[in-house]
Amino acid sequence: MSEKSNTYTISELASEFGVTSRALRLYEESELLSPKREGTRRIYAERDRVRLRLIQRGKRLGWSLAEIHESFDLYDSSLGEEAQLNYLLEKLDARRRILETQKQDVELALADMEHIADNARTTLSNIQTGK
Amino acid sequence: MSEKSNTYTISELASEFGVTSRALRLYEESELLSPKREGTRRIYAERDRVRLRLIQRGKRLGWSLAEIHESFDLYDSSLGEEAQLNYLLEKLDARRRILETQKQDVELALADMEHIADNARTTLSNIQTGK
DNA sequence: CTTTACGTTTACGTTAACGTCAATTAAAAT
DNA sequence: ATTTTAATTGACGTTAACGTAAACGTAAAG
Repeated sequence: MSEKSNTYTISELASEFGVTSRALRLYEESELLSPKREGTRRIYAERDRVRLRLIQRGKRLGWSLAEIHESFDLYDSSLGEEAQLNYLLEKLDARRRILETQKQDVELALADMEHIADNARTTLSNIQTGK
Repeated sequence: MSEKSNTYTISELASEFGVTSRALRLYEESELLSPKREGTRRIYAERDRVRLRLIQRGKRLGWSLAEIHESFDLYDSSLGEEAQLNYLLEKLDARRRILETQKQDVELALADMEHIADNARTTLSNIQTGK
């Protein structure tokens, strides 16, 4: 059995992930994290670290905290009844389509950057050769 | 020579792109668009449509208007002196790295979605078969 | 000539995602 | 016992990206 019961204080987790404590409290208020309490102190576990990674990935993708929350709902969805499953599949497909678009957008942006860079490198090489 | 001198009013452009006039004025104030004026009225040209497409792509990538503005600077950068060119290449590479990360993030998110979907479809098929 | 339809500027309102105190409290170190 | 050190809960401030409404101009249509 895996028994990794590592715990973290708020400032430990904050500095590890390069965020502020304020942000972690906000994420908790937004129901993205749910640390245990030791008295009044927050105790974060591995689960919270995993979620925090996902939060940061979501942010890099431009998602709002609400959208990240929705994605957690997808992860957490209990595979229950048939209707629920079909609903889940619809939601997943909607996300997938958005991600596919975003993938194309990234490719296009990358192509643009590389095109401009090529251009610049050519000009640069001309300058240096002709000097 | 290509002589497409199509022009558009603010509401035409707004409805075509599914944004409000307010947004277009904000984009202008943010120096992302620069329509001509016919008296006091804004007259948008093809160039503005192209920019608007880029703005929307940038937004889908989660960029702020300021970041979109910076990307326009990259597009517009006049390939001048050697120092300028090297600076441009650095900027381009920085953007490229961010985009590569984002590309990976998209792939990871897609993989997650598909994993959950597979799971759901299997469960669903079991329910339907066992019924 | 006067509605009607669009457009303009000015300006205040709103939401999200934190930043930044301030006042407390509890545990740890001296 | 007292000083640090780390946390906690308010609560107000801030920036971005618009929304929304007010007050006004102008040109075409009836």
